[in-house]
Amino acid sequence: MYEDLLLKERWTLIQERLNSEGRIIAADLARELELSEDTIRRDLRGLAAQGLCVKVYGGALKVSPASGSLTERTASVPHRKAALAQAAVGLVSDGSTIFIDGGSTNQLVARFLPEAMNLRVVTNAPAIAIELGSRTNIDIILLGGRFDPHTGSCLGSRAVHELGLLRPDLTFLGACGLDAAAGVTAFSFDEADFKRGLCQVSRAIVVAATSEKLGTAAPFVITQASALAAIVVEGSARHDQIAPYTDLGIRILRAGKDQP
Amino acid sequence: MYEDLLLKERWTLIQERLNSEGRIIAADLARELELSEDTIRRDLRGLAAQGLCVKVYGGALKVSPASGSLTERTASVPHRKAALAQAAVGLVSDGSTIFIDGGSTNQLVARFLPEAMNLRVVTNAPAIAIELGSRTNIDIILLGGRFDPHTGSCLGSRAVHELGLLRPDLTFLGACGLDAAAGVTAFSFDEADFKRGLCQVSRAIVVAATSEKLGTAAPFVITQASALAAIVVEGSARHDQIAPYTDLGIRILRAGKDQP
DNA sequence: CCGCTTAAACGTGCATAATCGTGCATCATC
DNA sequence: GATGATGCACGATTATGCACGTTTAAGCGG
Repeated sequence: MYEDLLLKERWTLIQERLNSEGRIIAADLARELELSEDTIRRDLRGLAAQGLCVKVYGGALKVSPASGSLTERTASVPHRKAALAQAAVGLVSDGSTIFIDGGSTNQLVARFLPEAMNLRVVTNAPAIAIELGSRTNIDIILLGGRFDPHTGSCLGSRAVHELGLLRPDLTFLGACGLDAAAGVTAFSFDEADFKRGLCQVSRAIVVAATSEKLGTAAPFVITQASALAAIVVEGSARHDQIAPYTDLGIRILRAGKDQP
Repeated sequence: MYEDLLLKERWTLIQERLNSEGRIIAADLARELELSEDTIRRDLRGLAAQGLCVKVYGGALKVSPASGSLTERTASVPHRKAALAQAAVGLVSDGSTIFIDGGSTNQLVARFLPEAMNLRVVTNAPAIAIELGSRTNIDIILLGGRFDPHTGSCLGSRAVHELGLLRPDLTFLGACGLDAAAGVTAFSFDEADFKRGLCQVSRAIVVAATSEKLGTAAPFVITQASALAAIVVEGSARHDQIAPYTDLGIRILRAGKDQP
């Protein structure tokens, strides 16, 4: 079935298997590909030399998220927003359709989406589409329209109109301000307009908010806070900052901790 | 069955096979086409030099969107493509509406658009929208739809449909192959389909082609060459490479020189 | 807990065959 | 006669498998 693979093809096969199963047993793979163990071990050593896997006795393991790829990806990025994003992606389930709104935090959400999941991602932010371009198991749908350089996303009437054709299971909403009384708010009219339409078609809405945004309000209202299914906050958020939302029955995820 | 293929035809065949099977084994193809392995390997090397495939020990593989699509291709021959782009932007006039198709060369066209001009730019490539985000006097309209990581642009039926609402004064068309007889061609069906629709609504079409692309044809036809208003070629292009197009009445712009 | 045994996994060196790159000759085409 | 495609010859590089001795992990009896 797998015979006569070119060297590099074998390498990608190994990487795929590492991503899906988390580990490789040299002897098993050698039997499966009808090659000598030596060859497989040479492959694993080569991949390990490039940091694409970790060589262990008997085979190889996927680079552990803690030490390897994730820290590398996180390195150049504001640590706090990355922590939010990593907590937020825990809400995504395999096979679902999610909408990722524009914004720097949400771009990190896209980056930290689990490699192994099959997803359909809809977004109005070109940067997010490009970010996800390398993921083979993610279908990317980009909403068009007038591009707003300030927010880095498409906001025009066309984008709003296209929303009507969607029904995402989960929406990561970008918010400029978040307050239990004032609701979710944005800086510009067009921005709020688009996000309002987005909220109407979404099955579940999540906002990831850094502590500065909690309790603040921008000029234009998107929706009331009670429409949110969950809010992702920083691990350091004070109790009085999040209490108003728990009172509304909104689930709170603290970054840097497992879910309650 | 396949004997007596011309060089360019063989390249097309290889590209088709790369698209459908994902890989080429040099020895197998040599036997099938009754050619020496040397010739096949020369072909693969040539295609790889253009970033159209990845040469590996024993054959070649399709470019993976992950590494190839835009980052690497833009970096591969920057000066040559940049020269093309700088010549191409000379065709743009102030106040007009232009369409910039996806592709590494066209991204450079966007970059070199004159700062002073007021323009409305329509594109299906997210990277181009972002590239132009910092220009305050350019209106950017992004076509949405399914995002194809391989070309770095939106190709789905939605994008084609949105084309109907446009009528750009000038279109920079991205081409995978350009031949006076075969016309403008693309690698994939969807790509060609979108570009075909684009050509129908455009008032004037321009293609910027590096010398390797001149005289080559990819599997899927977009339009005949006579539909082009102008072709931008490298300053080093030979006369016999461009003569067929001047015969068709197409304006030729040589990069690195002012217009004739 | 400790040392011993054993089989599996490992690294290294080497042989072999496939593949590669280069230089050169040939042939067709213009 | 110049250009470019093709095939061939040569040495260089690479992938693979096998043999060897070494290291590791795990079980076992004390």
